[in-house]
Amino acid sequence: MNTLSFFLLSPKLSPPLFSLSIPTTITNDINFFNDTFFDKSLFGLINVADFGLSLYEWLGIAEEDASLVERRVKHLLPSLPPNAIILESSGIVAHSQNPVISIIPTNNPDVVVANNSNTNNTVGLKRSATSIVSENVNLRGDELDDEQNNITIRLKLRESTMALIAATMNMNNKRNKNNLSKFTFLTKSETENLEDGYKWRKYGKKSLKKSPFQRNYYRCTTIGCNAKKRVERCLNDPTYALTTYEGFHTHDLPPILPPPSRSFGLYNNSTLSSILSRGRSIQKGVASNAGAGARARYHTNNTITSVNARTDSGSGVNNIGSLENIGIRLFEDIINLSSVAPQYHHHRHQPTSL
DNA sequence: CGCCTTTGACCGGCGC
DNA sequence: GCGCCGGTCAAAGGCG
Ligand SMILES: [Zn+2]
Repeated sequence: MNTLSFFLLSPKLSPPLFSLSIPTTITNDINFFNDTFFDKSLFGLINVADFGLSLYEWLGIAEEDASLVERRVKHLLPSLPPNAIILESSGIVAHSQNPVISIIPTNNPDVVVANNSNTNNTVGLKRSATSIVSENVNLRGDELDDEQNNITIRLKLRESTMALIAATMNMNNKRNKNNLSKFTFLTKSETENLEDGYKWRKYGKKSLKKSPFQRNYYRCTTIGCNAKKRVERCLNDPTYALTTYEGFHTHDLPPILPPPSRSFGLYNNSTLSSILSRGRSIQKGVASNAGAGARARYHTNNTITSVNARTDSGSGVNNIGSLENIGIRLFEDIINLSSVAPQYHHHRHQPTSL
């Protein structure tokens, strides 16, 4: 089977700790990305839907330069296919003042449409034909080309995309008896509690054969919710914690009280600029950083609508406060194998499969 | 009291 | 089939 290999690791850790082999075939069918897929993917697991980068950040351009993007890249697609997927990247934590960006793949593998639902501006982006996977997935630094204006924008690998696909893999894993999505985060943290916004009750603890550390089992406290997670120390480096999520929350994210006094948003300006500067260095293909939050909806008509996963619906409480820092950490340890230094290609250690 | 963790028992899948 | 291993149950206790 044709697969892509990714490694889960920290930039500080060599060799990689885990590998992910992702079948490319499962993503070739656009019908694969339906409601079930997105509901039962990573975004249904924890509140990471709105983590990550806006399209502008995603493109390596500061948000203030949005108009610049729209001026430069502006050929418009006349119509959308009936089954167009609207992949939404709301960027910074959902908040009304943030632009809502939709990436709208089409049946034409060379074309992606981006829509800002605030301004209702739509831009058509031509993508190089070297894309491997389906329309809303850019697995390895795809390029957006605008031939008319003779510019090329190189996209970084989006870790959230990998997470999405990895979760999908787990979803399709036969050993995953309940067809539940499963995904593991590797985070450097002293505490084993990954603040993911949900409330968990511990229901078990196990000593493991191959690890001196114990594995803790948690279940979501919301009644009727079958979401679970387990947490253990990383065998290779105990300063890392492995958090594996399984199942889907049947409810909204419980509000976190009290809301922090500072401004909303995943990144403040300084973090953002540091991220962006990191992003520039990444263009050499060394590593990638925080993933682009994304949410997609399967549409049956031609309308361009955005469905924001965590839109702030007026309450003002829908803030994930303490998650600010973690939002970055969640994905920073995931690195695309094909964009990493060559020595990783021939892994000297047989990586553990997830 | 309500809700949590603790902890040994239980149990099912899988490899030998 | 049997025993190991890991996931879950549930009784009991902790804590505010
Ligand atoms: Zn839940």
